[in-house]
Amino acid sequence: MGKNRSVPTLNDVAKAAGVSTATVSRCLNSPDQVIEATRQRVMQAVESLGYTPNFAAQVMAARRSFTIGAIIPTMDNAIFARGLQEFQNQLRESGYTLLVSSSAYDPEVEREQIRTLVARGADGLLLIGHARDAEIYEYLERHQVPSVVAWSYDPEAQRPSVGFSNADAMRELARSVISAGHRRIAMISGITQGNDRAQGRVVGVQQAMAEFGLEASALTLIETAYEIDKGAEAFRRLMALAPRPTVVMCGNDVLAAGALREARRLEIQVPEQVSVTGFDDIELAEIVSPALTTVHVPHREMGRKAACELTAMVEGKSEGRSICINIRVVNRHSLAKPPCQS
Amino acid sequence: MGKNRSVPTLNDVAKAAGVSTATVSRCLNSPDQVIEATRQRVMQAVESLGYTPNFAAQVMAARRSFTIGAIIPTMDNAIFARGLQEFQNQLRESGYTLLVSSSAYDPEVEREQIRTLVARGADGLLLIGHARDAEIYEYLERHQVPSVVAWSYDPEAQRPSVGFSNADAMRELARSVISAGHRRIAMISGITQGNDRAQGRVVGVQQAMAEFGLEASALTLIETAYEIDKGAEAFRRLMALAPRPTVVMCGNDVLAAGALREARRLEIQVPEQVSVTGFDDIELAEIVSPALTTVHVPHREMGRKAACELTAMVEGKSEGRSICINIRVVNRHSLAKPPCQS
DNA sequence: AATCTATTTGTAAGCGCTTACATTGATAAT
DNA sequence: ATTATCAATGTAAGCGCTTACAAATAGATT
Repeated sequence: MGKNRSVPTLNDVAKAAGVSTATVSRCLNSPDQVIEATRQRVMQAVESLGYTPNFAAQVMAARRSFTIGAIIPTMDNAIFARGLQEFQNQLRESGYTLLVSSSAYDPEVEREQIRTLVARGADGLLLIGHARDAEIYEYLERHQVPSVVAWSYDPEAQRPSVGFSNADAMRELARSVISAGHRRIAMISGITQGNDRAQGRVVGVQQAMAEFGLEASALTLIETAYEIDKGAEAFRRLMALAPRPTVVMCGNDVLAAGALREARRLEIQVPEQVSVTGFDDIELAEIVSPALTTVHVPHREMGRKAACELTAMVEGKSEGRSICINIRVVNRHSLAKPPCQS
Repeated sequence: MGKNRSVPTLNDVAKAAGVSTATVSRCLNSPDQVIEATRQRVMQAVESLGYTPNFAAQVMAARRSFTIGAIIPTMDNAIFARGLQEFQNQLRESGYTLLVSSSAYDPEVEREQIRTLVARGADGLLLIGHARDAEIYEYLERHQVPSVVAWSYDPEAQRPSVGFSNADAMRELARSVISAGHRRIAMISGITQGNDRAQGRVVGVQQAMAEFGLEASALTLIETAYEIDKGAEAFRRLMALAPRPTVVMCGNDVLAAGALREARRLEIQVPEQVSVTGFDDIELAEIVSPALTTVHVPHREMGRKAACELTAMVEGKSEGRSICINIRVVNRHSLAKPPCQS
């Protein structure tokens, strides 16, 4: 209760142990430089005072924080949550702490948070996707903060990235769709503005269509936020079209789940009357009915590899390589041949 | 490219603007204490040097960080993700930054992360649930870091909490279940060890049963981690029992989704042959079929209110009140009367 | 015994910022 | 004209730590 037993400092510990602050610091940071007896005395003092180092002071003096920052578009999507969890686990093993903040898909917010994290002494940063002002990268460079981009893969890009080509992945899925006989294709995409992953997925569909000699006009595209309700709404609009598309390819599983929910409400049979596909293969994909045909992305693996690469960069062991993650199409029940009278 | 244009400091700005560091600091932190002309000159310099204050130094000098920390059990659950997103939004409005870390339901990790966040200068902390060593609270007290507990409500507790009574909520749902005629009740609970929310939910079911004069033995209880697969597995075990329970109350929607998935696999009709209930009312609840009868928890509201309360405490405007959030049972289709030959 | 070397510890200079206090100059009150 | 008052700015003392360098001690080498 007494105000005098407030937060103890290095100095207090030093006094209590009868040594200099340097020795205490060494006990904590490089114990083998200190003789056993001294160390014990110091640790005692640390213990009995309940000392915890002041992080800000440490960062300032050592110019190193053992902290990695991550800025993700939203926490409210299992794919990031899952990958990040693994990212964090991996970091912990290497002695780093992860700090996460979410930008709510707003570039302005993201940029502010990047600054915050850097100012806070983050040794490295995990970013999602490449689309971002050059100015930000310059800022990172100036502050000498390494970064890796995840959930996206682009060997051409300046930054190292860990992920996969969204276009390639979606193209592969689109090929199955077209091979199954679909010709009137609709896509419910996420907002492509400032989101290279969403853009890539659209491009993938377009490429596959071109391969099969379909005209671009055969694709009906709706862009909407990655939310269940939005997916449902978009699906409703699509079903009001005449002629109806025979397949609705969704930008991710969440949108697809919304589509499926709406289909049930409208009493449209999936996949008998219309097929639906997703992307990501989150748990949801297996739970909805019919289970979604989708693209499986190994989010955890991605998180782990991103962590390895980033720590290597922070420790000067890597210049920053890009790593490509393998994805695969998962066939479940939401994709079938188009109805006969197509 | 030159190494000389490395990170600029307050001092550099001061020189460039021909003022003292104090004036620069004031321009940035309390601009109205500085005359217009000077301010412009300083801001110019800030701009052209691309200056960003060093956070660690700021924290250290000002002993204030405008940072709030949150430690959640896992990012991998929509209920926390959602509430936190709102928590963060609210904090932003008041000028605070949120730092999140997840403890993976491990008290040891949680405690370490609390220390990390405090050492990092967090002005306040958001914690989930009450169950936690007294030592941790002492630590927070000593460091004078206010905290609020969310996703739990206990007016008796020392700490202010923002949430609801898990026991009351589950009791209400259990009453509906029993009123519908169920007598052989099973529950798939989350791990109760060190988790007051999970404990409360079990207690709620037991209380309702007692109210209706049912013996404790009429309840079959399985504890398992909050994962879809675990829910499925538990459901399978329950269905292997003879006699089978007529209803499976799940500790949350995720477990319930797992149960439903397994029911489909086993070709057990829900709710005709067995009823299933959830808890939380995440989006999932509406998407699965049949849609879940569950308890609706306004996670966003909780996040928002927790943020308000916590910032008030940080700013010395509140001593820490507890706030009770209203929940309600949502009747959808997964709960019905037990089959006749019960 | 004198010198060298290696190990352990101490000394003290920052790290980049904030802020109490002192100073200055201008304006208002006498 | 003199003094009191106030706003704008400067001075400098830290905040709590790390670390280069210096000092002291103890063996090893000659």
